[in-house]
Order: sequence, then structure tokens, then C-alpha cells
Amino acid sequence: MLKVFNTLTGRKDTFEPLVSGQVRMYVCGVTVYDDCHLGHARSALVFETIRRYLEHAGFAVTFVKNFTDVDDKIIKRANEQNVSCDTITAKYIRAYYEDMGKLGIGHASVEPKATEHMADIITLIEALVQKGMAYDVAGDVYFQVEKYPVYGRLSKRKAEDLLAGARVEVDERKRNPMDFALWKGAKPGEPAWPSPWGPGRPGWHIECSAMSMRHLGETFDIHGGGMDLIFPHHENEIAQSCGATGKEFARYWIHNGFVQINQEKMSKSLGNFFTIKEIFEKSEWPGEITGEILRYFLLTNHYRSPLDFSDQALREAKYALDGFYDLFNRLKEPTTADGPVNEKLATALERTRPAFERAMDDDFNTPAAVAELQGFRSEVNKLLEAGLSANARQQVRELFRLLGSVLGLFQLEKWQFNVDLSDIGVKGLTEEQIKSKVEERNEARSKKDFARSDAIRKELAAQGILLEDRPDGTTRWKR
RNA sequence: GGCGCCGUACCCAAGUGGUUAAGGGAGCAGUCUGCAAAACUGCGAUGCAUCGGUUCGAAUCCGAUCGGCGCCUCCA
Repeated sequence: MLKVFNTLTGRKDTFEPLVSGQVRMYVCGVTVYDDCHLGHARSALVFETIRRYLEHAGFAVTFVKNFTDVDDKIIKRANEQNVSCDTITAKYIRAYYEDMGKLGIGHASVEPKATEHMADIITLIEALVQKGMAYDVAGDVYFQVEKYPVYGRLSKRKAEDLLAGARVEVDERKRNPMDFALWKGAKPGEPAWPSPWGPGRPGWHIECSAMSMRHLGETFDIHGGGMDLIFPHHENEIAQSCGATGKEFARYWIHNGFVQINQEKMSKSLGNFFTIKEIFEKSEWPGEITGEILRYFLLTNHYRSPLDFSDQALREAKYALDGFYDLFNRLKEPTTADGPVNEKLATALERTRPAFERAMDDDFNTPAAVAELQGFRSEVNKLLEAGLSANARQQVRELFRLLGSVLGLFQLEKWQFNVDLSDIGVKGLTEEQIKSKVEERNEARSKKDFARSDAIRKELAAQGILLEDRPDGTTRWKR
């Protein structure tokens, strides 16, 4: 039984989709005016993992993730660079796919853009105006918060409390400071679309309501995003969507915690963010490996907890993954063993998958799920000492592949062993140089010239290269 | 000022009322190895920020205190 922490109810609810066997989910994507940072990656990864697990659990998932491509920040960026908004959004959508691709994060089922849903947006605003829940003032349209009596139910706030904050700049044209823009009349030079209220563009919140309802229906199962979107973004989405339809909007609200640097939120305004690009550029490992390390790092924290990013944390993730790939290598080694341990393995195989699924069923507890995989790894290593048949080894490999695929881990054929690092411009020895050193050392070893052999080992170690003599007489290296 | 979250070993991190508090990383000792690496074995919190309370029983519930963070403005 899958339990999901629902921001709306404030507790873990049993997950039951509206239509049996089908899940419809919407996640707020990025505003495309800049490169993505690790926080965006976390959010994307969290919801991708949720989708993967739901599919693993047998649901047919329709996953919608939007791009916000009309926005003040985009306009500002375009003006700064003296290019069109389209140029900016096209550039950063491309960058988004590139960055997420490196992390192994795939596309959603539907990836709508606000600019392609103007008709839906306008229809929705018209419905709200007709119902008297929205009003227009000189080309702008505002949602009237007091017309939605349960406003604040997601963020657990009362309108009075919000006003007490007094950080809201009061716009004289609003009837109530809490009211928010559905449509913004265009100022000269701004991108604009025709509407019943004159040329303009949608407010931030309305696009998500329009696009989610267009692609998923008026009521759907899951709506997600970062914690910071709870208020005001998602609160406003609920108000305007429920206000327009009179029906429930999303049933389960899921929010991920932040990536932090030294206990502080990673954000653009604080300037303490790492873009995904930077992390890959600075990494001492090849791209695909860095991608998996990042995934592992992110997944070993629960999605609702804050997590601190650091070089040390990344290194630890690397070491942990090394352990798995070392096992996969052992599993591939030829064997004639066929011991009675195969029965013990059967028990371990039977136990691991349900244990993994129990962890994931508990609000997508990926750290606990990974711990199950670690436990299985350790068990298999012990059984390997005693001798596992080739067939048994294959079964182990398949289970790691299967459960790993839910988390997007363990899908690489080659880990760090003998890899060519030229693709990330690693300084130091080239693959060729290492190879010749290794050959030289093996010649020395065959002549029992261990002084020479150890000297070469030491020399390479100084370059960060670790040699490992395999049982079959070959030598591999890793960094 | 309002709302909310967090504080578990050297580090990271599960666990949120009931047998000996998961797991990873690092460390130390040993087995194996020409030496290493990997793997294996053993060692590590009588205690879960602090102090009270509820309970037969609490890291887990309640209260207070200390420390840190987030949202209330664009933000994953």
C-alpha cells in the first residue's frame, strides 16, 4: 500500500488514484531564463523517481511538466541582452534538456509551454470573471481572494496573517492586497497576446491551472513542485482552479525540500548556487559517472528533507557506488562454482524486492530503499566468497538492474574502471600513458622485480590512479 | 509579527510508541594478497539538542528551553 505525504492534509495519506490503475500528475517545471542549478535537478529527479516508481508499481502514468516561458524575468533578461524572449526561452529550454539528460532525467509525457496555451488561459480567466471571482482594472485582471472562502488551506495560512506580514507591496488597483494577477496588461515593448481585456500576458499562477486541466482534466491525482511553491503559487492555483470549476483540483500535493549549501538554501538571490553545468565541469569523473554520483547523492536523502551539497558528500556517494560496481564486476567474472549457497541466494532475492518496495511505498523513502540494496550487496558478496553459480550471478545482476532502474542507478556497463577521461579534459596521464605503465609493471611482476613494480604503483598513485590486480592476472585502474 | 520544518555516532542518513537504534562513508584491528585493491570478519551511540511530563514502555506523544533553517516578495 503506497502512502504519500500530502501537503494538503499534512500527513501521509494512502494513495488511491481517481481512476484505478492510472495516475495523472503535474509538476511545476522551470522558468526558462537561466541555467538550472542543483536545486532544479533535485526537484526534477524527485518527481521523475516518483513517476518511475508508480510505473514500477503498475500504474499507467501521465506526467505533465511545464516550461514557464512568459515571465518578468525572461523579459528582463531579453532586454538586458537585447534579444527576443523567444531567443532566451529557446536557449534555456535546450540547456535544461542538456543538463537533465546528463543526470539521466528523461522527458515528461507532456511538456507544455504557457505561450502555447493562451486560449486555455483566457478561457479560464473569462470563467472566473463571469463567476464574479475575478475583476478587471484597466487591462489587468485580478483574482478576488475573498471569493474563495477556503483560501489558505494548502499553506495553512489565514488571510489576516498574510496581511500582517506587510511585505506585500500594496497595489492601489487591487480591491484587497491579497488579490493576485491573472492577466497583466502589456506595457510598451513587452510581449503581448490579445484578450478581452486588451493585449497582455498571463500571470504566473494561471498558466499551471490552465495547462494541468487541459492535459489532465479538472481533477487529477498528483501536483508537485518545490517547497517554496506552496505559497503563493500552489495556493493560488487551487483558488483559481477550484473557483472556476467548483470541483477539487489536485488530490495529492507533493513538495520537495531544498538543496542547501552550509545549511542555507541554495538560491539565486543568495548567490550560493551551483549550476548543473558547473558541477559537471568541475567534476574529476566522466560525465555519465558524475551523473550517477549526483543521482545517488540526491536519492540518499529523503525528498522532503533539506540536504547539504558538498564535495565530501559527492565523494562519499562515489565510494558507495564503487562498492556496487565492484560487485557487478565480480558477478561478471567467469565461474564454474555451483554451490549450495544458491539456496541462500534465493532467500535473499525473494526478500530484497519486497523490502525495497516497502521502503518506496512509505512516501518514496529512497534512502531506506538504497539501504536495502546495500544490504543485498553485502549479502551477495558473502555468498560469492562461498561460490555462486553463473546462473545465480545472472539473477543477482537482473535484480540490481530492475530495482536500480526505479532509481535510475546501476544502468552503466562500465564504471570507473579503465575509462578514458579525455571527455572531461582531465589533466595528468592519458589512457595510453597509464596503459604502458601498467604493462611495464606487469613485466616487472612476472620477473619478481617487486621493487620496480611497487615503484610504478606508487608513481601512479601520486597521480590519483589506483591499480587493482585481478584474479585473472589482468590489472585495472580507477581514480 | 504570523505559519511551518529540523536537531540521531567522526561525517552523511533511516527509524516517529514496544525485541539488541537500519544503511553508507571515514577510522582501527584481523583474514586474503609478493605488496596493494576489492571482498570477508571484528570494534564504534545504555543513547537519539537540553530539561520536565504522559505511559507498563518514548529517539518517537505533550510542554518549555537552546541551536539552526524555510515560507510570508521572484524562487525547485
